[in-house]
Amino acid sequence: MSLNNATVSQRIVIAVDLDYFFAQCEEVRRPELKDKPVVVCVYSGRTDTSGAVSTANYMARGLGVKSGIPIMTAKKILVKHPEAIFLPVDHEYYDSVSERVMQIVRGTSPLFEQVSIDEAFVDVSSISHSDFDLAGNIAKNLKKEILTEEKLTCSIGVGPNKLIAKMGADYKKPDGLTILPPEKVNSFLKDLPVGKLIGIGAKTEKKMEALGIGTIYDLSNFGANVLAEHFGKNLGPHFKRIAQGIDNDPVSPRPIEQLSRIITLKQDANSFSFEDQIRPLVTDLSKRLQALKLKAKVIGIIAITSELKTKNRAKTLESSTDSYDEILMISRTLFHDFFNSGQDHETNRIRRAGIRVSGLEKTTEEFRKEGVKSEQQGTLTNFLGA
DNA sequence: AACAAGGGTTTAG
DNA sequence: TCATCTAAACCCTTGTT
Repeated sequence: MSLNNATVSQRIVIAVDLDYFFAQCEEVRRPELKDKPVVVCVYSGRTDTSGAVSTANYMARGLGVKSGIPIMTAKKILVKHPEAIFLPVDHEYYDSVSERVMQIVRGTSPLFEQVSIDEAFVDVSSISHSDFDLAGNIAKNLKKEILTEEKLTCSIGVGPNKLIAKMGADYKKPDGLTILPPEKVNSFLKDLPVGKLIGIGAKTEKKMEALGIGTIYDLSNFGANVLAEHFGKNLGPHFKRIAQGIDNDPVSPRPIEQLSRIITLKQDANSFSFEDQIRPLVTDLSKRLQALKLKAKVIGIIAITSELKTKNRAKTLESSTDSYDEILMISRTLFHDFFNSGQDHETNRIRRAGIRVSGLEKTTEEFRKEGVKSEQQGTLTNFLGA
């Protein structure tokens, strides 16, 4: 057993973050794009320029084009750069590239967790013998392999946990490598603004500023109970821990918790007049559920109003489903109720509409056996209770 | 007190 | 002036056991 060891083995995690992923994928298949601003866009289809920027390459970023801004704004910024390239997102292509890259990353060690299409963690404690120099070499080799196999650069952070590894990966990009052994963590964190911590965004940063918290060091010294008052009993203490560089979250794959699809409507609506537009979403969700061998216990709708406020309605089912017909029926009812439940009809026009399924349960053989067991138990309980 | 259900907010990429 | 899409984690309220 590891109890023989005098000291508990030092954990080492690497975070891999593919640089400006969608735009870099486009550069890979069209190398002539490399010396031009490249802007990958999600077109909503309302007008020929409506939509938002998904990702831009570093040349476009240098000129002020950031993720999330309206496409029209990006066009204005780049008006003096007629060589700039605007492309629609091509998810199928990025998925296929991502799949191959993730296969390479997984090759480092099976202690692997993919966080998104372009990010993953690997726990290299064992294969590096808890040696940060060795872990740094593993990271270098991984960067080299991703570059030679797929012509892609990435940024990597090496740290004692996922939080520090991720912050290391963010620290220098693109094509960065930041190694943060435990003895360097405090000086690395100390003077950074709290907003640099993973999980602290604009809103939280503002609230913290009002409390006199500016740097991560300020936060690490702040009273946990006061933080709990302002941010909640879990989140408050969590913020204090991450400010101290503490993160015990293991590198381990997460089960899928929810699936959703949302679209921008052709025009704003104040009644359920857009069933034609949501049917394809339901088709997609039911197919994905079936492909994943999952069924959903909860069906929900998402409505984003003309004022861009998000509204949700959901129904928990008696028994879980992956059926197109059932998901469509429930969605129809939820949308009808949404529009008919006495809102001030004028403010309740919606711009975007979507479907979400959650409460996902496996439908594999062994799980079905478990399910039957607990169902029988439930029946017995009901019988005894009655 | 513990838990489920439903809805909102924030974050991240 | 224009404002995408997907997913997770957490918060709060209400109602039940």
